[in-house]
Amino acid sequence: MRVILPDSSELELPDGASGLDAAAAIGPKLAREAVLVRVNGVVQDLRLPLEDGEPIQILTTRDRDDPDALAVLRHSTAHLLAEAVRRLYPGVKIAIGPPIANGFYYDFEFSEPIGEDALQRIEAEIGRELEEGRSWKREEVSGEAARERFEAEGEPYKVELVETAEGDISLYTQGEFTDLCRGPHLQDSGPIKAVKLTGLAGAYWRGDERNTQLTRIYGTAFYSEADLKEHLERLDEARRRDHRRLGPQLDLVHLSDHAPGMPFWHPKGMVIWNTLEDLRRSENAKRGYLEVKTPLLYDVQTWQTSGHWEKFRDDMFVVPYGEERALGLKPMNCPGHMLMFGSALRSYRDLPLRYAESSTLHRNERAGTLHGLLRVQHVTQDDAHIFCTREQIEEEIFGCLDFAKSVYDLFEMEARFELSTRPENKLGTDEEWDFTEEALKAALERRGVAYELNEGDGAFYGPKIDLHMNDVLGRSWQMGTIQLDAQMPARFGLSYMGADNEEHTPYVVHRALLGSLERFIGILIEHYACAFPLWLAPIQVRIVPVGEGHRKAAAAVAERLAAADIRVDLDERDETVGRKIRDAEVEKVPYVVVFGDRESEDSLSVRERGGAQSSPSLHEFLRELVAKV
RNA sequence: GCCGGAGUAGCUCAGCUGGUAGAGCAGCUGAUUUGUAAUCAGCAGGCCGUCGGUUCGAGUCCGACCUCCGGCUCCA
Repeated sequence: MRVILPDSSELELPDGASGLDAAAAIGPKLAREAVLVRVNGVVQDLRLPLEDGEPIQILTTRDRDDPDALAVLRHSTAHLLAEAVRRLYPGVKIAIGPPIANGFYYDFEFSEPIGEDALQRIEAEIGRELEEGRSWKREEVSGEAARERFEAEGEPYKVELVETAEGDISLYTQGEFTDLCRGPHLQDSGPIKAVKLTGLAGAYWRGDERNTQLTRIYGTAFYSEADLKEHLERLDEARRRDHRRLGPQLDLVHLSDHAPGMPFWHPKGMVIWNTLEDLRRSENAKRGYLEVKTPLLYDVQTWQTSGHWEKFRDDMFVVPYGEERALGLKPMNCPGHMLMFGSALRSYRDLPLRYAESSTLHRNERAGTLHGLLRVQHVTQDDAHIFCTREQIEEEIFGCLDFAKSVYDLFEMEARFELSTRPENKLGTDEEWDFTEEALKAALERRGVAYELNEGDGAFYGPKIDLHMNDVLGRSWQMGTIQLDAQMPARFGLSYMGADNEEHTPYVVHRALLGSLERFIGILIEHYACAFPLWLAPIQVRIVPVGEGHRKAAAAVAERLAAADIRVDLDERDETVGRKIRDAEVEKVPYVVVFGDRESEDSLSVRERGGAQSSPSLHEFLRELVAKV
């Protein structure tokens, strides 16, 4: 048989030859370094047979950045971890242990809880295994045989996995440890050069909090010590960009026990906040949104009408009101907007009607879920609700997508779009969902945005498009959302008079593009590592007088810039120029103007963030600034 | 809510087996009048997260709670 190599040449092999045979046929060195073979894009064990005519690629220890090569290394290391834990903790029950981004984990049920100091012991045990050396052997057995085997071993989780699997089952054995596993795996532990256990966490069996909570051990592995070191350094670097560190450091914002999950915005943070608000307001106006303001507190009955009370009552802040009543602090704006729409007779001529509001929402989040600015209890959304007819849906969704795209482009941000379709416990008919899902899809395709499909993840009232971004440590957060709702208007008894002289229930598009302003600024801080573009920078220009005698002239320059709406400040401290420059760099001020004997309005000394220097006249500098803002 | 960790000066951290709380930076004062990433000296700064317990004695040991960190779950 023949296989096709990456350079398109063909390799003649005996029938039934494996990836390892192919590697050996090419060269002994390749065979020694091989870890995996990719057949027609799918990776498999080196010792499994190849098929005639397939394109193959041998992955080696030198493919240290290849996602598949790393995944197999880590997956095999996860099995070593399980073996080590079983040796150290007899009676432990094992669950699952897959590779993940940047590492792997394995879930266990320990009879006694373990603490973080256990990680060192386990890591040492893995080290011993690596010294002894391990090789993996794959076998295929029937489901029944696998079940009996794991029952005999007292592994209820494995038994459960076997029971829900279909067809034959593959097992991998290394040392004294056999695991149910799809593979692929390394041939032996030789390529595993660096292992580090990175954390301990509780995790529910099958991700369901009604199930037993298992103990998850996280780790990572690399093909070299140097790669591990580089990985740890990258993590350090990422931590330095963390908005929770940079926000307070640059005096933008802080959080405090006095108001958990409710940020204190400092003057410099407010500059960014207000700049975003200005952007929101002007862009909304351009696109036909009407700004409104609705109450913060509503009678609990309102939340019962909207349906939130039933589902989210524990997550709402509620205050008593008189003897009998209670008011719920709004966790979202929609009921307010529904009530506003319903406060008058509406005609189809009024539609689409786009209400925009950015007011404070409060959500009483479960303990343990708060996270810097990315998960807060005081939430401000750039919210809007669009009331429209069935025919207008696609156009309105398109408008939202286009709007979102243009905003994220402005920040040089790439958001991932996800389309979530009908869930199991949906309201409305299948025909209805066919129509609305198609409308969203059509809008996505027309706007030309790539999107992932999230089947069954829609809201109970309609499909939605979510925008996601990652934080500096790679965690994914939902930013904007565009949701189609065919239920809430009916719950609030809303209607409009159609051209047919009949009453109709409007559709509503709920949409927030930045999402939560708090979260957006958190992501923004990390995105720019606080080196904001000029138009967002809290301080745009800092004037540094060289000596005492230059303060007056420097102040005059500052005044001229301020008069042109440039955010400028003057560093009058009794410090050296070098020190003031350094502080401005640390604060990420975009421009520093040093003013001393050598400068005049005809020739300033301008230093850009990073060090580039130039000597424009005040007039030229101002023109440049205004153009960039 | 759950699992594992942590809370010491404004910030970053040290403080061993229980015995009077420490550094650097920032701050303040003074000297210096500065030329593109840290001038020098002095001073001040603490309910050791909160509450309770053990002890002659608790930052240190134990318990509860609060907040934060890494995860799980949840996220209208």
